Formats: sequence, C-alpha cells, structure tokens
Amino acid sequence: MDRNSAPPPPVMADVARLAGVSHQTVSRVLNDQPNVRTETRARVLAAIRELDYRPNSAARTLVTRRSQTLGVVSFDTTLYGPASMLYGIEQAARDADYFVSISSLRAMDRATLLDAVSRLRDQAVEGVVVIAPQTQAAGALEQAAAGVPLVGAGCGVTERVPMVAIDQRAGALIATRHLLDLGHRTVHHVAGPMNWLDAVGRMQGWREALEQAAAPVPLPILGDWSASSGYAAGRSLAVDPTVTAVFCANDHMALGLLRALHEAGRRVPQDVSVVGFDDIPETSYFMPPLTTVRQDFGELGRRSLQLLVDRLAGSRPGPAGHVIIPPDLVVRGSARPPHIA
Amino acid sequence: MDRNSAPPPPVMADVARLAGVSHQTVSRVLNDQPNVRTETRARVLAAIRELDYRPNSAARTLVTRRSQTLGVVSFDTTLYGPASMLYGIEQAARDADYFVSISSLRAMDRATLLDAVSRLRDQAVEGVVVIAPQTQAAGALEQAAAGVPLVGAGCGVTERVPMVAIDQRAGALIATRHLLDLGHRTVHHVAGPMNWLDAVGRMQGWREALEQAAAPVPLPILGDWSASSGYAAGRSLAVDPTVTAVFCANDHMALGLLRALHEAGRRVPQDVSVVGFDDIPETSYFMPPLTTVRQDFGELGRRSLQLLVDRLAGSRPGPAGHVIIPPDLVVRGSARPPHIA
DNA sequence: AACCCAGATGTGAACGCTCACACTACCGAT
DNA sequence: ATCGGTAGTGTGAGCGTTCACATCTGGGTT
Repeated sequence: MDRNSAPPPPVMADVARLAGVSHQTVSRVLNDQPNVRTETRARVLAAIRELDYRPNSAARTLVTRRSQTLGVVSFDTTLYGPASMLYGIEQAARDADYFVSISSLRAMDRATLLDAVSRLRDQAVEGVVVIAPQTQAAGALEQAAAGVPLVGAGCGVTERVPMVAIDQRAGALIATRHLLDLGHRTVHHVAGPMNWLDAVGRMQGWREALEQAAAPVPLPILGDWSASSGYAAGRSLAVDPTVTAVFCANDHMALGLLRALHEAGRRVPQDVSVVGFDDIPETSYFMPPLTTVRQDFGELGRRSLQLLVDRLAGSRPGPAGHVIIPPDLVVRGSARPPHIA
Repeated sequence: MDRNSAPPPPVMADVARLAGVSHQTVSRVLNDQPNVRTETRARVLAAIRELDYRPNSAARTLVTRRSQTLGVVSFDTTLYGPASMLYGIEQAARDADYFVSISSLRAMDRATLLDAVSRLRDQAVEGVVVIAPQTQAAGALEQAAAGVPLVGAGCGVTERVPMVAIDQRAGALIATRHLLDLGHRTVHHVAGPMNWLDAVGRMQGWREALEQAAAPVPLPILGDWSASSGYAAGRSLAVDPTVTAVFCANDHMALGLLRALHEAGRRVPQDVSVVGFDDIPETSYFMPPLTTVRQDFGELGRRSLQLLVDRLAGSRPGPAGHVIIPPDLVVRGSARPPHIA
C-alpha cells in the first residue's frame, strides 16, 4: 500500500471500464445530461463511488474554457468591512457554483491593483470583484476592467465599471439629521482620510444635512480611521464648550473620541452627543453604547458577486450597472438633545 | 474590432510562429530553462509581449499535475483572528508562488468541514490550510487529511495532522500570573465556550497559574466570546466585593465586563483589575486601555502556510510537525495592585 | 414488410501545454 | 580525419476532459 509513489488517481476511462460503458457515457452522467438509461446511470455512479473518482478540473477547464473560478481583489481583508464583504462574496459564489480565489493588496496604488488583477487572470478566473475603497482605485479599475469582466464592491463610481456600493452620503445625511433633529445647533465632523471614497461621501452627506438645515458648517477634523486619530480629534473638540454634537466617520474613531471626551470630563451623551458609522460588533458595548449608521457589508458582498455572475451569464445589467444600497441608522445611547435646548 | 465573438486568445503556437521558433522553445523561455540563446529568448519575449500572450494555466496543470493553488478552509472569516490569519496565509502563499482559493464554513460540524475540503479537492488544490478552532474539528481534520496534504492553523492537536498554533495555555498563564504578581489573592475567569480549543487552553493556563501560586480557584464563568456575555459575567462579578481581579478569555468579553463594572460603580483598575486576550486593535482605546495577551495571527497564518509548502516540497517536518508560537503580554492600564495589598 | 425517428450509446478529434527524445551544429580531443 | 560531447533547437506524444458526430437499438407508422 505504501509504495514509493502513490497509484495514479482514477480517470474517466477507469470508471467507464468498471461500469462497462464508454467514457462519453460517464461524462454524460457527470454533467447530468439526458438520454442515459436510469440503470446505466446507476451503474456509472456506483463505479464512481467505488473508485472515489474525481473529475480532473484542469482537463475540463481546458476544453470548456470555463474555470468556474472568480477572483477577489481586496485591500486589507483584516478590516471588518472588507472581511465581511469577502465572506458575503464567498457564500454567494458557492451558491452560484463558483470557486473563489483571493489576492490581497499590500499597498494601494495603480500598479499593485493592476498586478493583482493580472495574477488572477493568469489563473484564468472568469471574473473579478474588486474591493478597493480608495479614490486612487477608480482609474486603475477602469484599466483593469479592459481585460476581464469586473465589478467593484464599494468602489469608486466609474461609467464603465459596474459596481455595488452603500450610499455613504445618505448614511451621513441621516446621522447628521438625527443629531440636528435632537435640537443641536450644529454638528461637528471627524472625517476619514480624503483618499477614501467613503470618507468623502460621508463628509458630503454631513455638509449637505447642515446646509439643508441652515446650520453653521464647522471645519471638519481629518482622521485616519484609527481610534487613535479619533482620540486626538476628541482632545481638541473637548476644549470647545460650544461643541454639543459630533458625527464620526467611523466607529473606531468614535471609540477614541469617546475616551478623549471622558478624560476631559465631558459626559456622553449629557454634554456631547456622538454618532458613528459602520456599526461594528463592539459598538453596543461602548460607553455609552454608540448610535451609529449600519452598513450591511455581507449584503454588499453578496450583491456584487451576483452582479458579476449576471454579467457573465450575459444578462446585461441595469442602466448604468450600478447598485446602491441604503444604510440604516441604529439608535443607541450616545446621542440625545443638548442641555440648553 | 467589435465582432460578435472576440478573437481567440493567442496560444503558444502563435507566439512561436511570430518569433520564428518552435513551441517548445517558447515553453523553455516561459519556464526559465537554460540552453536558449539570449537572442532567441529576447525574440520570444518580444513576441509574447506583442501578442499579450498568457499561458493557459489549465493546460499546464493538466500535464504537470500541479495547480499552483492552495486551499484555505476557515470558520467565520469575519472575526478578527481568522481574518488576520487568512491575510497572513495569502501573503505567504503569494511569496511561495501559489494561488489561494477559499472555502468558508457556514456551520461547524464534521460534515461541513469535510465538504469544504472536498470542494477544494475538486478544484485540484495541492494542499489545504484549515482554520477551525473548535474541538469538533480535530476529528474531522484527521479524516480530511487522508485525501490531501493538510495543516491546521490554530486547530486541535492531532498526532497525524501537522499544525501551527499559538500557545493558549502559556498566554493564560502569564496573564494570570501577572495579576497574581500584582498582589491579587486570586483571579476570576470569564471563559469562552468550551467547544473551542482556545477557551479550553486558556482556562487550563489560568487554573495552572492559580494552583502554582496556591491561590484559591474560583468557579469560572462561561461566556460565548461576545461582549454581551462578558457584560452578563460582569454583572454577576460586580456584586461580589471580594473580586479584585478578572482574566477574560478574550477582549470582546472584557469590553462587556468593563462596561458592567463601570455601571455597577466598580472602578477599573482601582477596584478591579482586568486582563483580556487577543489584543484586538481597539483595546488601547477601551476605558481604561486593556492589558491583554497579544496573539500574532498574521504570523500564525504565515507559518502555517510555510509548513504546508515545506511538506509539499517533500522536506519532512520536525518531530511531530507541530509549531507552537508563544504569545506576549501587553501591559496597559487595566491592571494594578489591589487596594488592600 | 419496409420505413423512420428518437433514445441510448460509442468513436475520434480537439483543447494548449510539457515531457521525452531526436536532431543539428560546432567545439576540442584524439 | 574521426570522434564524442554539449549547447541549442525541433518533433511528436500524451495529459483527461468535452464536443461533434457516427452508430446502434427498438418501438411506432405507413
């Protein structure tokens, strides 16, 4: 049993011989084609089981020119958002009978993204989903899309590349409006880095809500998504007694902000109201539990894969091929009306 | 240019024709084989570029029987740990010139795991890394390993399946010892679900540290890793004034615990010291910043992939084929000596 | 009785690559 | 002058499938 080299795995011909049919009949059974007698089919299936035969996917791919594989290019799958999207994509892919091959980006620049897509192409993927929420990606995306069917998940809006995204502007709008509706005179903003589309969209929505309410528009503070940058922002906002409401572009920065406010003796939500963005799993146990905007990353992933599969199947996508998912406000304990209403 | 069907992609013969050589010479160039004149090589490379030729990986795989693809089976890649491991795996795989194909587990049972591995096998992966930290996985792993080279990442210790893991026992030991050394009479424990190997290991380390110090061993409280369960544990611990130190089996539960203690008026670290486990990115902005045990998930992923590649290359792994990575204690502000020392 | 047609099965040729080997030129050693 | 060796190149087979087609059955029709 334990020879020097293992016995070669069985091939279709072996199955055919054992079942007493031709290789073609085995193929028919394998591909659920009609016109095979039930009894013959049973015999073939028995042979397959007996030999523990597995079709050789390379051979099949060679002739059908279909690898049954899709690629995912993603920037930092360690983050909650990308990780959840990837998860959604994988599930949807499995349901659609595709394998998924990943390629993560170590840095975010045109060359790196193009290279990742190219690697995937070398592997003969039939299509690619790109998760790259930075502004730089948009251009590269268009270029990459030339060689292979491609859709963006939460990526920049481009005429030619179909994509699925969550409406950042709308999310920021309801978050800011929520604070305004509570009676705050205005709302301060701790923004994400401006080379991220999400950060830009959220800032837009925030500004729009203020302008619609004819509220003054304070200077936004730029962070880098990290709790640490939120903390820094919090320290500077804490010293200004007129600040009663802050909209943070993500929950991590809100966490840092919360701590800075706490240390400065500004109570949340009694003295300052805070709203975040993302709804990461920990937010309900922040002190206080954070009111935030929930993005359904899993859904985003699933929908983007769906879009890709639809395109591969040939059904033309909608008008521009873009899908926009609206986010929801999750009200918890970190925002309430100001003292002096 | 825009005909009904795209022109067929160029094949090796096309390159050969254009370069005025045989297909075999093209193959030699592609595979960096010696015995090709520099000038010939240049001509071939030029032809490749001109045609934008990409080798057909299926054809290559068919004849070499090497897919250059590795599979990763993982339980819930949404969690910080698995996500980071996956990231590390992908990077190491790319460095070793492999593609990685993923297959996530929707549920944790033998059949699901076996099915995921089987799917990957159908895709002709050369080897598989499994991320499945539950106790149930261990048995299934051994069975799955029969059909394909396989290594576990943070999985159950099995004689036959090589694996890489972080030493949970050691981590819990230093965490508990740290609290003991600060002068606490004993340390309470909020444990993870007992069907997780990590939870079992951490409880072991905790118990061992107490026993070594001849400290009383309180009844551990069982949680489910969630902040919510940590909160529940915190509420019950808060009413007991003798509790001065708590070791939480993960940071999320510590977050919930922190909040429960806060609400109950028990100050951390003045009244109660808390130590967590994992060192998720947010911990330094908990209130107070959490002292915790850091696990290098990325390294874990990289090492497990390395182990797999080494096995594929034929070099026998060490004695048992197991690699154990020690974790580190990260001291922040949530633990200090008790009041009445 | 001759016919046809559809269902069930088999045959051989691709698919695009690598492998094993054959071949050619040219070198220095005999 | 002959030989052996080696660098450079070409030839044909074969990897395990699917596809297009050919073949063989066995009922209905006429």
